[in-house]
Amino acid sequence: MTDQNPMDPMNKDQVQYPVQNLPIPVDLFRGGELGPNLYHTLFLMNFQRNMLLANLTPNLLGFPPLIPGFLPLPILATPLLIQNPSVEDMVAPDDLANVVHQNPSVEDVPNVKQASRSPEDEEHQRIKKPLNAFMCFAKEHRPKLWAELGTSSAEIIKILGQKWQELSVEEREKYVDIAQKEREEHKVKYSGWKATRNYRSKPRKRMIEKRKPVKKCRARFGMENEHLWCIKCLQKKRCSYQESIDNNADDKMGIQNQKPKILNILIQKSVN
DNA sequence: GCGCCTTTGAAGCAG
DNA sequence: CTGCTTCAAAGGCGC
Repeated sequence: MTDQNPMDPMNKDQVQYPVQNLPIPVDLFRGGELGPNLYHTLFLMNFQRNMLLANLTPNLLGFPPLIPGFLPLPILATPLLIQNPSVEDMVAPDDLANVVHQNPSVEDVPNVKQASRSPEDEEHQRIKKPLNAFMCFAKEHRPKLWAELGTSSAEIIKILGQKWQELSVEEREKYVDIAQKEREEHKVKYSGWKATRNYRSKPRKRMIEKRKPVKKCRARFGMENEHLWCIKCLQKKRCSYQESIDNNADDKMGIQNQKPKILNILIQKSVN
């Protein structure tokens, strides 16, 4: 690299760009028209990419190119450069992230932990679920909380859960909108994809342990013991045993004493 | 290397 | 229709 290299971040003629305080050679802003933010963003993305590239292969960043025919990416990607960039012309980090998100490359498609997958399913199984509103909120606030508290992720998400509950409807709306947009884009982008494609073949042990006892007579007594079902279950409505358990949460009698009322059964049988 | 922790909400399946 | 389960995110921890 030479001292005249306009791509040299150590060049004196440069400005401090607000986004991540990246030093941008001021030469690159001269002589062009006022470009839209997108070009600016592309410029930044490519500049950052080239900076990374330079760490690996410094010669590639040289200008004029050391390899004949090679042009540094920022020149190719920014046909329009602004003359005097103002704060209004800058792209906020959030917008930058959005632009990256809108243009995912193959590398951006994440992998899903999956023990076995058939080749035909692979493409679908790599696609992750879109984030819900709370996850969008957590993603935005987690880094700050992490920096402040430095506690475990489980603790941080607990705090975020509390903060989420404290948010007003208006405050939540922002994240609900983001999540909805993501869901819609996801649907369009990956039509036919289902969240169940990412499910493990075997249920998790923790979930099995957490599973609540069966709540309906059909499951509790079986099809062959229909005479033991409560009237609500016979009518395919909400199980009355469970309703009484829910209504008497402190009742220590337990499920064993929640017997069906034979009268109800007789009434039901006579109706049928 | 994998599962768990911990939260909320969406999605999908079973009953 | 209701209830239940899984998984999105994060990173440390235990097995």
